[in-house]
Amino acid sequence: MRIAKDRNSSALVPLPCDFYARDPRVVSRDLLGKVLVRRRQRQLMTARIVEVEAYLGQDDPAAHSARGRTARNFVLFGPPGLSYVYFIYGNHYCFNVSCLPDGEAGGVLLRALEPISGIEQMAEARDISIDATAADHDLRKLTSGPGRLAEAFGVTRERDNEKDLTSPESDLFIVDDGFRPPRVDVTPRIGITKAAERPLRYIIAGNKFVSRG
DNA sequence: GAGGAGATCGTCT
DNA sequence: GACGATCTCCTCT
Repeated sequence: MRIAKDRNSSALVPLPCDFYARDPRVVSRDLLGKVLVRRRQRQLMTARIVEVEAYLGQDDPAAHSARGRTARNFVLFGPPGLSYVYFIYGNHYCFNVSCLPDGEAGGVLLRALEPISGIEQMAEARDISIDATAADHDLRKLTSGPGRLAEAFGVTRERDNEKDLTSPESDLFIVDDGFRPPRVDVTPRIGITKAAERPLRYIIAGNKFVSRG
């Protein structure tokens, strides 16, 4: 599959707060096919969301928010539509979006994206050599995995945690370009030990950019 | 292509 | 002090 042509994300209207103020499972499913946008100077990086995981809050043992609010996870308890970025395994950032109304914990982890534009900047950020004509096989290295996509988009806790993804002023947000996934698969989440059996991972069926399976 | 192990450090107990 | 919502490299098949 070739990279999708840039479907005129020119509207560049961030998804509204209401979109995120719902159950993370609903938000997860609806986020599939949406486009993550990073605006830096005049450069634009865009990529389609093809894999996410829902984390449900205090009823979900696998969620960071399971044991209550801490200095790290406070964003999950705040208003919807904020970015929650955390550092893991000593070398990776993971990028989440807070869900549910203010005061209720919940979030969605972005696990894989399909690059659309700004591919050279992503490759540079990932420190790998690649270009817009590269095969899918190579492009997967850019954004197929939570740590990879965070690095490709330059997402760090220092820069992006608690960022309002619903603001038109933001340099990081998510838009709807009209694409609708033909089919969505739901599977258990990856890389967790608690509540590992719950089907809370959502992927665009058949998409080559999902991180596994 | 699949599987295993090391790297590496913030967070929480 | 232990663990973790991961990635990459290396080895084996």
